[in-house]
Amino acid sequence: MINDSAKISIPNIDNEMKQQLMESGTIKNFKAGDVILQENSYIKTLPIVLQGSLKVLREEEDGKEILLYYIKAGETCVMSFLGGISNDKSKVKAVVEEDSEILLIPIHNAQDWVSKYPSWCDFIFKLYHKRFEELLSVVNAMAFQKIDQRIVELLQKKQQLTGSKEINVTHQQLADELGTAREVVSRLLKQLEREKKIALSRNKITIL
Amino acid sequence: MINDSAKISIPNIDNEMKQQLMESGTIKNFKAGDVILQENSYIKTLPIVLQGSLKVLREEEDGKEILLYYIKAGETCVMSFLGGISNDKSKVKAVVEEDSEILLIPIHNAQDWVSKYPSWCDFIFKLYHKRFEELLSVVNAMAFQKIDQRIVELLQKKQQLTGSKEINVTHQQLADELGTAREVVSRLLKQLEREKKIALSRNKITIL
DNA sequence: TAAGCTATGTGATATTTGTCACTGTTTCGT
DNA sequence: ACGAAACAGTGACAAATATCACATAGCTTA
Repeated sequence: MINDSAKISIPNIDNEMKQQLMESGTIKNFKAGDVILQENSYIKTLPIVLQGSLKVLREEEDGKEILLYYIKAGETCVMSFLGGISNDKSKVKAVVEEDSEILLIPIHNAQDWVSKYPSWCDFIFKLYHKRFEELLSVVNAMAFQKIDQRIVELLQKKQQLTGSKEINVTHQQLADELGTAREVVSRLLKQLEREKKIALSRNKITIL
Repeated sequence: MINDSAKISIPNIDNEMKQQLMESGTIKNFKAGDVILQENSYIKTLPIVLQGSLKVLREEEDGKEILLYYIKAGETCVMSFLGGISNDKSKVKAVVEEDSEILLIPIHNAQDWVSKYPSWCDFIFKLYHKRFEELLSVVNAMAFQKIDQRIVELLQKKQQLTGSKEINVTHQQLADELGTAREVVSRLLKQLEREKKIALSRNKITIL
């Protein structure tokens, strides 16, 4: 049991809290592409990423989507938390970005712990701050940047997330995350290739 | 002093907390148009709106802006709170939307109270949720809606905020809040007038 | 009262992004 | 091995929004 709780590399979470997490939660493995939270579904668990990453998106009825932020190891989905405490359906969709190991905490536990464990409360608060700033960045990019800048920044974000200059992604996936058309992405990537900023191959983009 | 704390119509804030607010804070009156928080300035106080309203915007170096959300009576600016606890400069600008009476709380008090007063912690948390959802709405509108829909929704928001069908606003102000061009707003409003959805006069829009 | 400033409306054009249609290549499944 | 599906690239065109220039009307100030 001690071995297991060592898996939890969350800053500022004390051992007692980690114990609680392990005892209350269930560890599950997911593959890239798995949808672990569907929009408009009720939230039963709070996912804490042990390894890997998730992406959180907003989608419209007609299928259009927009990326909000990524969830890395040591983080959770505050939108799930939000949905849980207001007993509402999820307003976002969470998709596994890289193969992941996730600890699923029953949502009522996550809520109860806020008043019971200061380190948990602090953890949730800090994640709220982080996500809030990330949403501000999304608003900023959409309001003030052209689509070509947004593509470049999205590639940089993916590079940071995986730590690799080789990004496994399709043009369609990038288009989905940016809320634009696949052809727009293909054209802009081709231009970036001409400018020797990236190298393209099928299902893969290499940042130079 | 008891008369004063009665001014604070914040749900779920107990009397002891209200007492603290009144003792620690300073009440000030502001006029519509006053800027009470400039982007890139350090945050010293947390503004709680007693009467009136504020609008919070993001601005770009070249002067372009975008409206994030309104702050009504009984609410505060979580971005100020965020900036205060991370000892950072403000990432937003706050402008008085309607003549307002505001209670200014020293930021260090606001921070200390989170662990000291459960009702304050709850208040801040709930406002975070609210703002988070509002930012999601902004992202949604920008990603999935055309500018004409966004103008209509902005007018509806202003109507809700003031409780009046007569909205005192210029085309330029709407353009600033939406991050678009003044001519675009004038044209769309003119069309809405032709469709008998609004009535236009200088500095005023009446929703029919 | 008149000049100056602000707000609004309009025409024309430019830019950016989106859509449609299609082709070619690569990968996957039977 | 072959056909289907997915992915990528490209041309042409459409739609939405932005920009520029300018005129007119309303309001403020001297």
